[in-house]
Amino acid sequence: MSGTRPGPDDLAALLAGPVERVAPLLLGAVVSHAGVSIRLTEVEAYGGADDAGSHAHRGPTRRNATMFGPAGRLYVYLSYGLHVCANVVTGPEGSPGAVLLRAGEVVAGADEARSRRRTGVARDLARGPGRLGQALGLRLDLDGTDLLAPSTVTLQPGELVTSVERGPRVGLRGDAERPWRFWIADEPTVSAYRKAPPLGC
DNA sequence: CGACGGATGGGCT
DNA sequence: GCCCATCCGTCGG
Repeated sequence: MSGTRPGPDDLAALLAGPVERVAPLLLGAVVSHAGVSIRLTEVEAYGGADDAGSHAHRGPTRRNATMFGPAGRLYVYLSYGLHVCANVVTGPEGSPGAVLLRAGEVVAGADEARSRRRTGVARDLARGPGRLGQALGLRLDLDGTDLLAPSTVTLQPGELVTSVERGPRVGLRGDAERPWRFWIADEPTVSAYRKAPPLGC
């Protein structure tokens, strides 16, 4: 009982659980890199072999290796050849799980974030996983960064968020659909939900 | 505004 | 080759 403020040890304990329990607990947490800090307002949970929507669905590969590692690592991947997206790995080593950082509010370094983004609209600086990665200046070589040790990327737990809403994940269809998207209610920075395209048969 | 499609490159059937 | 855990500019109502 050394204090009321969450520290690194609490973060390790927080990330130890099953990914669908951890994900909503990361809402309100603050991610920082290269002069920009973002308070998370929207996240999604991704599991292992049983989750058809997860990169880890078909077992370990070079790209998704970080998802199979210990909790607290940053899993960074390239989306659509253009966008750098980031996840926080959860659960025990060997059982893949990660929380995709979908959107947030820039709480520090707004000028820096604006210089990296095309838009100047504050609300849109990190409204979407690709935008969030761009605002933070994330790069693929940051994949595997240990957030539980001193590093250029940091994650600090926020205060407990009371009004959490949940719904289906974005951009997936069919068997991949799960209500594993979580966001803070009434937050303008939550990314716009786009329905999955219909199957053309 | 909502809908639509092009950009763009790595991963994997 | 085809499929994306997306973004943004453009076009029509």
